[in-house]
Amino acid sequence: VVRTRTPLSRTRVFAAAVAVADVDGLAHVTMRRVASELGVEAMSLYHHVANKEALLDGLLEALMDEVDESVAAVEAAAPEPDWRRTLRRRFLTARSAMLRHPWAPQLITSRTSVPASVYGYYDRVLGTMVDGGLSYHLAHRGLHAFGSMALGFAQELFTPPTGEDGEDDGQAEDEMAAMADAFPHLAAMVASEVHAAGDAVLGWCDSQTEFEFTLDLLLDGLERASTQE
Amino acid sequence: VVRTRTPLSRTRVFAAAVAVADVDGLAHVTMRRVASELGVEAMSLYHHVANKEALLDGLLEALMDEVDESVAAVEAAAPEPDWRRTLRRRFLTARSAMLRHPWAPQLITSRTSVPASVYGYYDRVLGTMVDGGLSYHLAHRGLHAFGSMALGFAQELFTPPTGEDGEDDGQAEDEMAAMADAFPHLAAMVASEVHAAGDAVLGWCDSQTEFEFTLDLLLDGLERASTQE
DNA sequence: ACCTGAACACCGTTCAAGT
DNA sequence: ACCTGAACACCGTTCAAGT
Repeated sequence: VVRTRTPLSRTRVFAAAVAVADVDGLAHVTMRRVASELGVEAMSLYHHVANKEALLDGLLEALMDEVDESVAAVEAAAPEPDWRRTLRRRFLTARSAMLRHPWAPQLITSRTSVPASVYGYYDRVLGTMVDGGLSYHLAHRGLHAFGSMALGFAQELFTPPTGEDGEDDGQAEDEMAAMADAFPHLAAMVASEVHAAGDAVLGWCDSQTEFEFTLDLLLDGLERASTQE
Repeated sequence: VVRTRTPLSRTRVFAAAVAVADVDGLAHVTMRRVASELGVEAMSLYHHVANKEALLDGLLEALMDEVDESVAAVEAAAPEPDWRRTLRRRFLTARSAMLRHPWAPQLITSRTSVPASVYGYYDRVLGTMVDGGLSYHLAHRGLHAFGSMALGFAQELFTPPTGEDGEDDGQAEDEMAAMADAFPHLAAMVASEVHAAGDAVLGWCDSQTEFEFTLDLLLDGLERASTQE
């Protein structure tokens, strides 16, 4: 068997971690699994990362590198006229990177401390607001208000049933009826939204649209607060 | 040794899980640990919960019971005049329950599916908005916009250093200088906020105040969108 | 210097066996 | 019906040993 003799390195370790997370999810990112991906024993990793915490920090750092790169490319291509449009585009760019790595929100919210790259990102968000004329005080509140939206994801607590799993027997209707009983307002809302969407049952709840709506609510609110200061 | 002969039950299991989480954190909520808390072997739990997923669902359900109880008590005591004030008070009440259980955000965001109690809570939030005159469409957007704030927590991605760990030697200043170099806007913001707070170095960043600010931004934005419909 | 094998103290879970 | 002991296939991590 021809073994690649490329020596291990931090970058190779983190790249392997990203690959495992992309394919099998965050739960499968274990020392043993990442090592086996590199054709090596788990214990070898400890020569390059201190422990599993450090592995996850590196995973997040690799993700942030990707986000920063996307953002830099978009912002180099064309300027935006004001801080609101600049941030809006930046957050949506970050979002597109996050959507490529569905494990990202889970990873970020599970971390107790966060690598420097995340601080760097928020530092630049803050800089954009201050350069746009917001006071440090209001920009500080803006940072908190954006929260994870600055990185492109909302903390949705539940994903409403899409109805796209093809259970064709009576099961689905029974469930629906029980659901309508227990959660009358949610049921009425779904009915109303589906009707408005003109029988486009799929996609009655478009998370991209909802994300942008919430983001604009926050951006407009901050702008308003700033002119009232 | 006198052993309590109280038989195991789902409620006793979930109560034990809450106790372990409160004392030692979510990571210590394991089948073996919860069992030992009840003076029983891990395998006995499987007669009452299907698996660990079900244990965590029950843990969340116990939490939601507490939230619902707090909310019901507050709302029975005095009505609020409009949907905004009703939701504002409800979310802040939920927040006070969540603050008693610091593991709550972590648990909720880590769950892939969510027990019925959470749907029930959001159903009532939706009902309050619709009763207050919002369209289903706008109320739907409101649900998404609130996200975890409806349950009383924001998804903060990083907690700025509070400066309350008492390292008294040069270490702290060195770190501060390196920090100011790498994150100039954040450093300037902290300096500005600390100055404005009148040397009240602690508490320059009050998460309760920030939470309420963001919440009002969302409530006001929805109200505005509703009058423009 | 870098990698490894064996070991330790943990997990969740299954299964046959006890009462 | 309810609880258990032993076992299995996993974890992260340590440590002495290999090259």
